[in-house]
Amino acid sequence: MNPKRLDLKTVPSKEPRRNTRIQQRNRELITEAALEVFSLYGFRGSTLDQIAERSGLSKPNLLYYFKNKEEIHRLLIDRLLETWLDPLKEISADGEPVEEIRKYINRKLELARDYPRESRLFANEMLQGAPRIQEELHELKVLVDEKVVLIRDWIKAGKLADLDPYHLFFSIWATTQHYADFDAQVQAVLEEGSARDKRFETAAQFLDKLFTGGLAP
Amino acid sequence: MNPKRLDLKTVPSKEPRRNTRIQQRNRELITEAALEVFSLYGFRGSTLDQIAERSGLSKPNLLYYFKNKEEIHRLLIDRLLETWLDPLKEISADGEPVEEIRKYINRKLELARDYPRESRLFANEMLQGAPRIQEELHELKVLVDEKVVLIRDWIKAGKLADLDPYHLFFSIWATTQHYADFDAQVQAVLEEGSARDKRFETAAQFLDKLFTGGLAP
DNA sequence: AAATTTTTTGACCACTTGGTAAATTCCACG
DNA sequence: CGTGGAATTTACCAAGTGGTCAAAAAATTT
Repeated sequence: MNPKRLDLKTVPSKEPRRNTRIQQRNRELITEAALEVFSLYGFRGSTLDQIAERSGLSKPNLLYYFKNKEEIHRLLIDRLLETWLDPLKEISADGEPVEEIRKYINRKLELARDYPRESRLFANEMLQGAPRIQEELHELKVLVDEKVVLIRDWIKAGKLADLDPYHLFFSIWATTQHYADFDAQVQAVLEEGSARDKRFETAAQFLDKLFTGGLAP
Repeated sequence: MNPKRLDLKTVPSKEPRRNTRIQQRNRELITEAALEVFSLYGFRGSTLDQIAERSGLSKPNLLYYFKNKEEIHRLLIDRLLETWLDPLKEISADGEPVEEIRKYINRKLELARDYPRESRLFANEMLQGAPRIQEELHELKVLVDEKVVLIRDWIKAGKLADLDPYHLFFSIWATTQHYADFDAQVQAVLEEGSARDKRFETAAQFLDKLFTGGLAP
């Protein structure tokens, strides 16, 4: 009843232009700042004011680009998981087993070196019991299950030591991400003014030895 | 000028009695609740109201027992570090090298199993860059340095594989604490209704194999 | 039981927090 | 140029925050 007259000229089409240069730049500024803050303090411990300050934008302006705090966090988490799952997908049934695992370890360690904030963001989420990413964890499980089958085959073929594949993944994740998540501790214990890159170099060599020893059939 | 008359009976001595039964019970209630909350949300993300509710005491009553939020946190951190350092101290120069390390790994894993909240409290602190525990980290470093010397001796004597001792510790900490800190992920990936104890059982066997393989000279 | 001390509460406060609304400024395009 | 939408700011709000204080209620001592 009494529908508003649909004026063909004014009502339709012209959605606000998305992805102007300004949009892109500011969304980038915001996510960059948010990553910094969220990765340190977790979702609850971070405030829009902190993100606003770090990004150089005002708080209301932040909320012009994102509906609310949670939406910013969501975007970061979603991005992160893509990056995180990639190396796992690349484990190939065609490669040499020990070599494939070693390559996986190396890729994961590179991620920890190059994206420590993403690693900490993930860690924060886990510590809180992963309330916001149950769905994504299921996706991870599916992928892991697939690779577990592959590894079991390798073990059966005598090409890998008989290690529980699930816990093998856990230990790889733990050791590599440790260098990002517990950087404060690693630095405090090593202390020598040794450069970050150098530390990761040594870590790579160590992990290689440790896992090669454990993996060889 | 005009000092209040010092009545010898009323003014002196009688400090308020500490450690009444009520004091003990309530301080325990508070630290218990605080551990629960802080281990989930970190210092910034936790609120006195949450702790008050979980402990069953009112917020002003909380602050009757502790000066402020930070003091509660401090107490938890201090307690935790004692427990955490203990197993490291027990690594003995008199034991069989590989066996000593294996025992250390087992003890650490037991801690992760029995005190997951403490582990997460520590992890939260690390993620934030360990602002409140620089001092304690130094204490840790001193202890680690001592054990590093011991391990280097063992390596020189051909009783251990030639692995960087610092990174050996890192990998042990990482793998064991992972089961407490990333429990949400471990559960999601394993999923089988497998009981917690069973998981730790499997983890213990896995870590034993992995490190034995890597450590043998 | 009275006096004293310990414990608990209720009312409050200043500041922070996530978020909104309207007004204003900026900017591309005809 | 001016005009319409995009971007930004200003002013604001309700709820949450860490923390205080004086008074009431319990316990304890005398």
